[in-house]
Amino acid sequence: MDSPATRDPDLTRARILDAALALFVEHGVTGVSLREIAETSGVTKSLIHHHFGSKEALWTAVKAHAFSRYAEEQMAELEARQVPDTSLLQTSVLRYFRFLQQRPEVVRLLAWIHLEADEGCSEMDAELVRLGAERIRQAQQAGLLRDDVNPTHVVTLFVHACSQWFTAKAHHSGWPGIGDDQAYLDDFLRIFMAGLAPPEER
Amino acid sequence: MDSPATRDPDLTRARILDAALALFVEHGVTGVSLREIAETSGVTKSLIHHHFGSKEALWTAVKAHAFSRYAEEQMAELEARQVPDTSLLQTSVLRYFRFLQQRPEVVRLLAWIHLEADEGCSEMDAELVRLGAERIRQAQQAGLLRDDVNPTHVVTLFVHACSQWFTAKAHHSGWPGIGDDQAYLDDFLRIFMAGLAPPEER
DNA sequence: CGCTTGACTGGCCGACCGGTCAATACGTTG
DNA sequence: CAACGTATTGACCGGTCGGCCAGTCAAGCG
Repeated sequence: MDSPATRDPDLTRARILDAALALFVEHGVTGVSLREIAETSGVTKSLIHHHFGSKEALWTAVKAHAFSRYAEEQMAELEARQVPDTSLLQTSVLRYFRFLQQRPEVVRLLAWIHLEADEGCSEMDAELVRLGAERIRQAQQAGLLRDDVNPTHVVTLFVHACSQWFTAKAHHSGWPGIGDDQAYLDDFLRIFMAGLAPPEER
Repeated sequence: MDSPATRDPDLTRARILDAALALFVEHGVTGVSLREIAETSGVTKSLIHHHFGSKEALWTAVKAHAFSRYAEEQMAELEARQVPDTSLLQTSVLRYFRFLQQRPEVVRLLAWIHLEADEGCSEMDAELVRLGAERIRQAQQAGLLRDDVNPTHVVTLFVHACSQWFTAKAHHSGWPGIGDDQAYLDDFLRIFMAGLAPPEER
């Protein structure tokens, strides 16, 4: 609301990015006008053009900014645990689920990006997926997980099961017999972990 | 392209609905103008207002129309098989996957609906989910599936795993090590079916 | 036939869109 | 202090938006 006492282009950029992220993620790029973003962030519409050039460029900047923060947090999460053990996968799923639970804007951002079919964004988390798949592969070689499935598909599946739960939450919350976040997570983990156990344990 | 020789309001409505579905699903409601829909369907913009009242009402009609067709096809699919057996779940997953594979507009329609958080739409497939969950429950009671998981969550999980694969396809097709539709489906089914097997078989 | 109903048209409206531009205010630097 | 670069402003542009309205036209019916 209150504008900064002195000129601060970095803060201005940040305020615009924050407001744009919130609005874009809520209503989609075409559903938001630069005037709304200007009003929300407390700056002039012209100033947005000055700092970002165009609406399209602003959207690109918003995606890059939010995605890089997302990638940083997830990368830190992955690198915190170096040695694969039996509980690593379960813990990773749990943490990713909790992460999405606390950051609904990330869930919606990803959903918009998917609908855009923005192929450039796939490069942004490719490294993340590569790292996750590598952990799965290590666990497979250690005999902790079945080795007849593609590690990348395992990562993909668990990302899908978590993100889609929150993306479609308003939709399937009315389904008969559906449980809350924790109950869904528990059932998913039961099925997922049992399905990934090595053959000799089945 | 060519307009009907005589006046045919039903055909006109259908042409508008078809064009609107294609455009809405591709660019989103706010990304499409009534003028584009009018031009694509070969009618006047005023005629759209005459038949549907407003852009919002047209979108509602498009959703209801497409969704009812989707529900019909899926309901027929479910009711075709009455007796639960060991291969029913696997077959259902496979057919649902193939269904989405051949109807990309359904995938995108669902994705838009999810982003809208239109809770009214959840009623449309609640019956579908209820029926699917009932089949799972029957299989559980017959000892064909583990019974310590919520049947509705099983349905939800397999719907998520299938639909999100196609929704995010453009995004994760660039991920290192990812396979094609069939390879992903195979791996998912391996994990899913093994994870749902009753305890004594593990 | 004349009359009613509703499908259908073209034109128009005010609001709003993204983008541009000249002018201004401020901070930094020489 | 003067000069310069840039953050910032508000007015303005052509174009498009969804919606509205008066009127035309075709079909059904007594």
